[in-house]
Amino acid sequence: MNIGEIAKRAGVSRSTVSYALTGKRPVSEETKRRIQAVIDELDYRPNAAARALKEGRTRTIGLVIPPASQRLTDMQLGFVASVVDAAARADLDVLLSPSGGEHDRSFERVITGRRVDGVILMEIRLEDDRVTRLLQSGPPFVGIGRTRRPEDMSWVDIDYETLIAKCVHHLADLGHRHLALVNRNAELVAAGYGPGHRAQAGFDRAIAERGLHGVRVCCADDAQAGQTCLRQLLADHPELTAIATINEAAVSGMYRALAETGLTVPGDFSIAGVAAQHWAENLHPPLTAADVPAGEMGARAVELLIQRIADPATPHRHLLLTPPISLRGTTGPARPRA
Amino acid sequence: MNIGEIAKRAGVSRSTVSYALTGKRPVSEETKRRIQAVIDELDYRPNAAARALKEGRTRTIGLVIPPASQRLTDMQLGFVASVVDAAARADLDVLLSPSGGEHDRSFERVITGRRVDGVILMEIRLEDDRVTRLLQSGPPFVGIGRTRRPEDMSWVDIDYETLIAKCVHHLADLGHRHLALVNRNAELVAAGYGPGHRAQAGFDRAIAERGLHGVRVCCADDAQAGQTCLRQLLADHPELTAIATINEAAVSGMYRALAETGLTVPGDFSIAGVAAQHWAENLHPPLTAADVPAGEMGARAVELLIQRIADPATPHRHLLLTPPISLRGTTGPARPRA
DNA sequence: GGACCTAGTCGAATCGATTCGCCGAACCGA
DNA sequence: TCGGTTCGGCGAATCGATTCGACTAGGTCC
Repeated sequence: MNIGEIAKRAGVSRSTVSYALTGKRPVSEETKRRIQAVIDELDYRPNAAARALKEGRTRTIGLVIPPASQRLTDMQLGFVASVVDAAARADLDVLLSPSGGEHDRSFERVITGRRVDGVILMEIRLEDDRVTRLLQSGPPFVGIGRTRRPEDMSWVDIDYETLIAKCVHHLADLGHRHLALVNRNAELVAAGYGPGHRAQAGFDRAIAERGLHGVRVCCADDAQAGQTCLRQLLADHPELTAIATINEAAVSGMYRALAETGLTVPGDFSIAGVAAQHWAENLHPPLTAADVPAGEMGARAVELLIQRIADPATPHRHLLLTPPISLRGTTGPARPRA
Repeated sequence: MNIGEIAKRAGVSRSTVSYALTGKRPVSEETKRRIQAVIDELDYRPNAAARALKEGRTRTIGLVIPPASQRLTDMQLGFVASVVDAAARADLDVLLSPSGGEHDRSFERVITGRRVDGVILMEIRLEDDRVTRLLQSGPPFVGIGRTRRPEDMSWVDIDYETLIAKCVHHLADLGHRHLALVNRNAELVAAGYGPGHRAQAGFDRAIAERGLHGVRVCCADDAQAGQTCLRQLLADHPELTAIATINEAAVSGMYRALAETGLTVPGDFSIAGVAAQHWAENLHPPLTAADVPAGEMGARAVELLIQRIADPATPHRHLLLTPPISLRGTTGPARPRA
């Protein structure tokens, strides 16, 4: 069922059918009705490939996610969901590509051969090959996260540095003097994962400003790891009374480690962090945290990308979010540990 | 940079370039080298739309997920991850489409206009419009889950009915006489969500076979809801000593409700269910459950789909999985409640 | 009444690949 | 030497849409 068939049955030319469908030139009401009738009868839909070929755009965006082998955090899942949602709202399709690991072919396929009009990149490193690749020859793109040289690209990001510093200040205000930062998994941080490094910087800065003592550790992104990690930490540093963290997936495990050590939250021990709102609220007790508005970020990323696609020459735009810290149930006045 | 440009610079015809690339006709080594040199220099990649138009296939599959507004369960996330992974391995791209709610346009766009070679459908209802739509006029598809009339389509599914029955038998063997089934959220079940209904059927059957007493409730898919739901259930039915469930997201909340009521698991109360292995293991205590092999299911679904695409006339294939129940920490001998 | 616009339509070119038919040269066996 | 193959390559048709130029009929303006 191609446009020619429709044209023949409606007794008009192919161009007239096209104009009737797109409205780019006037077509008489009578003709439109005849064409529409045939279309309805045959359940005709224009061929996407043919249209893409002629128009030079695909009405599709690529979403590059961390490798599928690695489980998505709740926050990342929030990004994906909101990107898909916002794209659907703008009548755009989303092509998913796991990148990293063995999936570079997939990434290459997606950004290559004009398969997509633009790309949204998640989990960006300070030095990121994919960004380099896209800048050098690729479709317009927007990052959720930014590299070390952030002027060269458009992005939406969370100000982890400031947020973690705020957490430290909040804990310091409550009298805590010995804090630990629980980061994401070591490989990620070692690979130059931006939030990991910026959180460290913010932690160090705030610790220094307030004259506190700080410890930094990495921890794999799951509850199990959170438990063993914090168990070790409590043993090694009996003076600790509070933790700042960006590792939402590990928090419930940390709760367990505290419970098994006989420490109550927030009575004996405080935790503050950065996490997806939904996640922070569903923990038990609910986590005092800067609520990452994952839903909004995905939507804004799509917005920026649509602008870039419409006019690639437009200057880059940056959105650095610093959501306020929601005080929930996990921070309280310091009480020295036995 | 189209194929004509390459041909000109290599001093050959466009068809020769094409044959050199695909190997569908012999091309001399010398010519191949010249062509490849030009391609490398210009970083040429064939235009996906043009190729799709001529070949009549897109090397892309559609993945229809539940609406983005609704959070994915860990199991669903496992399906998505493994489908994406398996597709990437087969050099297929994945087009994501949220369906249901207000996103029917997205679904329609994806299955229409030859945008994809095939579709994988998640979260299938007993009576499912999308299945009807695809059967009537749409690309080949495979379900993760099945409808009431499962012979008409290819699918991969979990045998919830048998598995929940097994859970009940296991609990009955331990001496439990009063059991509850905690189902997924009420809207989903009311809408005819297959696993929800089949779990009920299996529960009822096993309860009857063993002459037990059973209660069935629905519960929203999050920890918060699990907590309030079980709290209510314990109050209304003081005789209950065990639960069977397919609502993995609610389990951690159920633990909290039990703890606040002063019941220990598995000392005072037992829970058995069906859940993604990763999730069951990461709960605390780890859940005794039939481990849904989400990773395998996604991969098998892709396999089936690839076969269907290659030969749509091939008879439908069905994969009904009944993974064994892994005994972890949440079931023990019945002890009557005060 | 001629110049000029507008609505409505058609035909043909175009996007960038694949693929079919054909052709010349070389080679082989009888 | 002739018919038949194979190799290597070319040219043109094709996939299914969009879009530009051109044309007709009718209306407006001076």
